[in-house]
Amino acid sequence: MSERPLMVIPQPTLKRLVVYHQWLKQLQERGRDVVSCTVLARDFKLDATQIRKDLEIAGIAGTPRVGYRIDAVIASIESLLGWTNVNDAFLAGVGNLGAALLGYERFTRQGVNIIAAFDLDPAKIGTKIHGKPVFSLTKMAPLAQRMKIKIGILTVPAPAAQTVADLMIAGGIEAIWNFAPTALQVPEPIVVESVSLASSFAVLLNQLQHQRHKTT
Amino acid sequence: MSERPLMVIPQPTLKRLVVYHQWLKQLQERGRDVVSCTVLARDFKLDATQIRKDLEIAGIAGTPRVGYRIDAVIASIESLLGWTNVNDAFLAGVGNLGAALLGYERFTRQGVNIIAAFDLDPAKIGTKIHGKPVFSLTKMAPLAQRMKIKIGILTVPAPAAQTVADLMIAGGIEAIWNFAPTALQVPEPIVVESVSLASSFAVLLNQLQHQRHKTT
DNA sequence: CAGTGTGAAAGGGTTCACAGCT
DNA sequence: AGCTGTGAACCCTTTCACACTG
Repeated sequence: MSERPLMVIPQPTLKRLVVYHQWLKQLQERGRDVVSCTVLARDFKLDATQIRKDLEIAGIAGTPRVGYRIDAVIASIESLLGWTNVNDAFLAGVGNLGAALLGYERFTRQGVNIIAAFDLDPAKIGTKIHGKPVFSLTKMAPLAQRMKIKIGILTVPAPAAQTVADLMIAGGIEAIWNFAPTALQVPEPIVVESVSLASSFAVLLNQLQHQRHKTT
Repeated sequence: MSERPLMVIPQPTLKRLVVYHQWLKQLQERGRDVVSCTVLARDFKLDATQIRKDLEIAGIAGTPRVGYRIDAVIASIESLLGWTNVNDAFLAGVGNLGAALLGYERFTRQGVNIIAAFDLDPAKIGTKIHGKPVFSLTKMAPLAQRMKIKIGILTVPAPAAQTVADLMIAGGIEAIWNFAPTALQVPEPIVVESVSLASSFAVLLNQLQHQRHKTT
């Protein structure tokens, strides 16, 4: 089952679909059940055509003069993104950010289920954080192997990141969600997606500077 | 002073420059003082020419056969991004993520200085988290105005995001770094940069699925 | 009309090819 | 050789233009 053509979804489209999804959920809670691209375009400050093409790529059809059925769009996006079946994950590095991610309930509705966390700090090992058990990092690889965990979330300090990534790979993990501000060297089939908060902030600063020069 | 031409930097380039910066810092600590694009290209799995063009945009020149001086590149990137003069910011929403950001020391070296945090929870108001004082949300707008704070970090739950964003704008804040999974409606000159963890994770999942189909 | 649907044009970013330097 | 520098080609994404539909 679930035999999608697995066509390549452009990354920008993929990211926007997630954002549409969040917003449509909210509109739905407010009792709406259809939207038009025109409205979405205003909300997101995007081009209406772009949204139409995004939805088209997701295999969603609308009806002219009316718009798109919100529940249908939500369902399509969820199935496209694979949120219908949840993926178990391990998290390494229970610092500020790691702990925050452990407590982020919303993830479960977005395809991630963090099963356990790992750290070196003896004060943390054996405790539970936001209901998730914390084990010693030395146990991560064997446990990942035994439990067939394929996704690792890396929230350790930069200097430790490569070492811990190697541990993950040794444990059979295939995809690493990397929050450490460093470049990871990983072998061929391993997938790495890095989140760079600093990059995002740099964009903000840059836009602010431009805005100021514009109005000066 | 600091009279840059303020040429438009492509956003992808901007983001990559931040990532180069992090990595070059690490190389520097390991005692290296030059790099070539060829090496960086391998580390980041990017095209060498792309890195050369990025550095060119940042106004950095290298020497043939040798490469680029790491300290010069770091300095150029920092000045380009405006990390030389630190920007004060307010943070609203001291939940898991908000608290984590308050404790992220590295920010100070990347142009952000979170001065204070704001929340509604009486248990948090009046305390300090990672050395940063937490005040009542009601005090945010007047304080922002008085202290001429221009950057707001929004880490409140989605349903509260619009209201708190409006408060920020009322307080004279010009740029909002938004971590809430929602679309913000803001008036013209206000800059919003949203971080969507869910989007990032969706990209990871998608790549993982492709990788699996490839090797099957 | 107020929306969807879609082919074609435009725009931007990435990659290629090759010249130049040491 | 091994690197930088750069114009041109390429490709992907966004935007435009317009036909279509209830």
